[in-house]
Amino acid sequence: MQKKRSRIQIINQQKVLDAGTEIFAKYGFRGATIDQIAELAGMSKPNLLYYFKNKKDIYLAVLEQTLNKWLQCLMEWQVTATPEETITNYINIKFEFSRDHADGSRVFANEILEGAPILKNLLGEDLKRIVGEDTRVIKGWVKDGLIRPIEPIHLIFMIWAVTQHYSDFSAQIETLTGKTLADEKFYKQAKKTVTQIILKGVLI
Amino acid sequence: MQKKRSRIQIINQQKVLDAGTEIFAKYGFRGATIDQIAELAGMSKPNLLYYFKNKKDIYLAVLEQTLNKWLQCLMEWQVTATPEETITNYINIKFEFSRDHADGSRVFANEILEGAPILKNLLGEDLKRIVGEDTRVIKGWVKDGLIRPIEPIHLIFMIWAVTQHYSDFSAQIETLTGKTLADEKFYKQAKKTVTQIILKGVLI
DNA sequence: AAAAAATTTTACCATGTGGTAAAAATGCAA
DNA sequence: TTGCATTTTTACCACATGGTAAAATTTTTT
Repeated sequence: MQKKRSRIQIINQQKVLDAGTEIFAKYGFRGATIDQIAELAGMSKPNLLYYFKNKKDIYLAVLEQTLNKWLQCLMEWQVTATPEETITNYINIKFEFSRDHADGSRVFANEILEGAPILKNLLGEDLKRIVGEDTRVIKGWVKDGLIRPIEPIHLIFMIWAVTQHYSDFSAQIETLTGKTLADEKFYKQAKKTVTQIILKGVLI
Repeated sequence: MQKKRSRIQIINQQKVLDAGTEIFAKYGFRGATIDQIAELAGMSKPNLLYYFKNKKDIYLAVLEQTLNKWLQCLMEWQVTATPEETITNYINIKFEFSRDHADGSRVFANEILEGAPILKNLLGEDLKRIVGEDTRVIKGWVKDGLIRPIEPIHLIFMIWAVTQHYSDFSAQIETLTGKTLADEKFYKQAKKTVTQIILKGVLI
C-alpha cells in the first residue's frame, strides 16, 4: 500500500508525462534529453528527477500511459451486427485515436523503430490475445461467406497502417496537402475514403 | 570540377553510408552517435570523420542516397493499360522497396517523426510534383468511370502507409506473426491481400 | 627506391547529458 | 504560529559524445 499522492505530485507528474510524450514522440528514447522534457514541463531538471528517478522511468511511465489508451482503443469496438458496421466502427475508433493521441502514437512508432525493446515485453501477450480474437472474428465472417476470403492479419495491419500513417507521418502529409487530421473536413474525407475502399475491398 | 575519388575513398564512404543507414534507422539523427556508426563501419571515429566532416554530413548523405532510391521507386510505375494493372504494378514496386530498403524506409520514418526538418527542403518540390502527377492520373480514371469516385490523395497515402508499415514496424509485425517481408511466403501473402483489397475497393 | 599524397591512429578537448547532494524555500497539519 | 514534511533550487560530478591536431602509417606516383 502506497501513500496517497499529494496535490502537487499529481499535477507535476502529469506535467512530466505530457512533456515526455511530446519529446519522446519527436526524438525517441535515445534522442530525447531530460533537459528538454524538464523545460517543456516548466520545471528544473533536478525538480523533475524528484518525481521520476531517471530517464528510463519517465519513458516507462509514458509508454504505459499510452499503452493503456491504445489497448483500450483496440478493445473498444464490438462485433455489433454486420461486418460492414463492425469494420466501419473499428476504423472510426482508430482514426479518432490517431487524431486525439498523435504524440502517443509517435512514441510507439519511435519505440518500434528502435526494435521495441520495452514494448515487446509490455505488450507481448496482451496484444497477441487481442489480435487473436480479432482474427477469429474475421475468420468467422469469411467462413460465413460475409466477406471475401482474405488473410485476416493483413486486413488488421492495413487498418492500423493507414490510421497511424495520418498521425505518425503528419509532417509529410502536411507538406503535401497543407492539412492534418486536426482539420475537420480533411479528417472526414480521409476517414470516408479509407472506410469506403476497405469496405468495398472486403465485402462481397 | 572535383577530383576523382580514390579506390579506398569509394569503399569507405559506402561503408559509412551503409552503417549510417542502419544506425539512423534505429535511433534517428539525435539518438545516433558517430561512435556507433564508426564501429559498425569497422573504423575509428577520427577515421570516419576523415571522410565526412561531421554527423550532419553523414546524415545528409544517407538521406540523399535513400531519397534517390525512393524517388526512383515512385517514378518507376507506368500508366500501362488498365487501372487494375497500373495499381497492381504500383503496389508491387512499393512492396519491393519496403523489403529491399527497410532501413532506408526507417531513416525516413525517423526523419518525419522529428518533423522532417531536412527532408522538407530536400523533398518538397520533387515529391509534390510526383504526387501531383499521380493524382491527375487517378482523377482521370474517376472521370472516365474506370474506378469509383474517391479522393486520390488518400488512395496514395493508403498504399504508402501499408507498404511502409511492413518495413517500418517490422519489429511489431515480427512479434505478432513471427514473420517479416524477408519470408517469401509471408511477402507474397501480404502483397496479395493488400492488392486484392485495394483493387476491389476502388475498381467498379 | 624515394618523394608525395592519402589514410589511419593516438592523444586530446569542450560541451552536453544523466544524475546526485544538500541547502533553501514552501506547503500543511496541529 | 510552530514544527514537520514536501518541494524546489543551487552547486555540483562523472561520463558520453562531437570534434580536432598532429604524428605515424600506408598507398600511390615519379
